Amino acid sequence: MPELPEVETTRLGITPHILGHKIIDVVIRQRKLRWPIPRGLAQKLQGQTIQAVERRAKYLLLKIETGTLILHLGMSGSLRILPANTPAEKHDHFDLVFNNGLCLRLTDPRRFGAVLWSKEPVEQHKLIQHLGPEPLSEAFNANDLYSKSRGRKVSVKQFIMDGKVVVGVGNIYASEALFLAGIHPKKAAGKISAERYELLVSSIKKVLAAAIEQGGTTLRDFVGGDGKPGYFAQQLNVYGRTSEPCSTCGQPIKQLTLGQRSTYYCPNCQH
DNA sequence: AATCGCGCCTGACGGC
DNA sequence: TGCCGTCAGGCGCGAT
Repeated sequence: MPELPEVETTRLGITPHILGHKIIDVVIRQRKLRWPIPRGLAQKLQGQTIQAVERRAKYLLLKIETGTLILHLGMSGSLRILPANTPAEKHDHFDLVFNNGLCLRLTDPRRFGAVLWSKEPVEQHKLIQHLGPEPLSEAFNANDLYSKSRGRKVSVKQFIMDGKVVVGVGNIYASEALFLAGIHPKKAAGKISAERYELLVSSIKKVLAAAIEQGGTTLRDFVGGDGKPGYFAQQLNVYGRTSEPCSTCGQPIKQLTLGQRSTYYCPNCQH
């Protein structure tokens, strides 16, 4: 499932092929994604040139003169660059066709993704405007996290997965970052010291940056057709490793559920 | 204001 | 082999 590192890697992969190029066709095969693809979108995009390819949280932002195309990959979405005439397969819902003979194609079996349009400055868009800081920016720091956590009774894992607190920390990397920081996922956010938040912030940054770096080397081929861009198998210490020995102490990794999400941790290393 | 839990959707997987 | 139930999961949203 695309977490922030996959989305960022996707951004880096598609940018050179679409930046500065003109959209000559828009193909919508399935409008029913998480929200319907808006009516009239094709006409808004037709003939426009991509001026920037940005990312906010897990939203990809394709900026053109008159507004911003917002893309989200949901659970199972992926974007590829293909020759413009590549036949569509099942789950290929949306194409942008460019004047360089290439096509940006959205594939999304579960359709939790989204294709939306923002006319106003995209920072003011409903889905964007209330988002917390980017995890890899300086705005995300221990002071900020600590002050936001005071009085909060939710588990620290749910807390760092809350997009108003910090964006882009998904289920996998939340478990991984807490493992690195030695913090038990169930511990109440409001009961964690400033010192430990210092460690947690650096762990989140470290885990995400490492995954993005690995993505850059693993996911090199965005052009071509060989199936989906295989999202990289990140080295994971705890996620999905129930009963396997902890890489630090050898104790079996445990699993629990927090906020309807499976959560993995080492009962010996995390408190 | 904070918290809880629903729902969207399909593929994979286990049991029979 | 085939059918069916269950689960995973991002994240906005409505209810409490």
